[in-house]
Amino acid sequence: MGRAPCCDKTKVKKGPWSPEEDAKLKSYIEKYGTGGNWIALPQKIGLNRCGKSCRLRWLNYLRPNIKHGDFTAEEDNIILNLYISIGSRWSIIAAQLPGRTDNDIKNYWNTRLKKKLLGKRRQQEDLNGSTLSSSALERLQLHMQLQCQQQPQQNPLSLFNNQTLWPHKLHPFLQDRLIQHNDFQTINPIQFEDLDQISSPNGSASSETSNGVDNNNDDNNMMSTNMDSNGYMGMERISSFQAELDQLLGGNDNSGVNEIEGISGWWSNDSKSTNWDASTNLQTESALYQNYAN
DNA sequence: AAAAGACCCAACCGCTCCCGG
DNA sequence: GCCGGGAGCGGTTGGGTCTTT
Repeated sequence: MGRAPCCDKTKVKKGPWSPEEDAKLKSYIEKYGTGGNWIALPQKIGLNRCGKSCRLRWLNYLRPNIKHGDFTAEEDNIILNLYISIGSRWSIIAAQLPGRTDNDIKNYWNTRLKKKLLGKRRQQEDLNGSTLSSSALERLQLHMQLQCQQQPQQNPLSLFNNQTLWPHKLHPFLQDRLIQHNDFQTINPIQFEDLDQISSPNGSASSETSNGVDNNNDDNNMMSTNMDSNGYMGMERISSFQAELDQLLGGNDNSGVNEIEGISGWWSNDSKSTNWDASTNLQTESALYQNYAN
């Protein structure tokens, strides 16, 4: 038994908004506000639209100070960093980009930014003759989705300061997520098997059985499968993953194809950024999570 | 010039969250 | 504490526009 719909879908108008409808909605909200009730709003104005549709139209198009048009390199940078940090939380990402809407950013990511990154990756693979099976970006996304599902309460800033745990450089959020997500092979062995091949071509690092199921699915999984006796977790894997991301984002090449300036800063080999608690590197993310937690 | 395919984006849908009664 | 309804969110879709053949 589903819940009652917010309006009678057969009686309200759907599809693109006319200039008249826009004008009605805009002038009413500018005069009286939304009144805290979008569902009742169309009736008050005399619009034959669903309240949700009115809300969307206002937020994504009619609201003042909405920015349309091309995204700047700085905006690309912010979107990318936040996407890698928190995944497809478009409303949170939008909150960091004044004038941009979540819908806008979502569309921009899906239609352009992702392709821009993946396209560059393909270009580099062609040049190198490399045949990596799937993009680090997509794997990273999957990884983050799984992470969020499994440990939604986890503080993403919890581990990145520990350089004993992380002798190599990697963005703290990635490291945090990787080390927490210790059973990633168990969850989706197919998705991650090529990662094994990068760091261990004969596949010996994996404890996977022939049917693709990892038997090391216990609380000590990280220790048993991904850490050696010194407590280091699959660093070959992580560093090759990092290298792949570096390459993807142009951090290690000088070919001039780095379309998005600055994005490689926090995972570059620049000695200036070795201290992960440096506020310069993490100010944005820290502020973000602070805001989000509030 | 026209057809086909690719791209883009506004809008919709269905779900969860949140809050008031 | 429970329930119902509105708000908000993210994924998806439909159709207009642009590009390629």
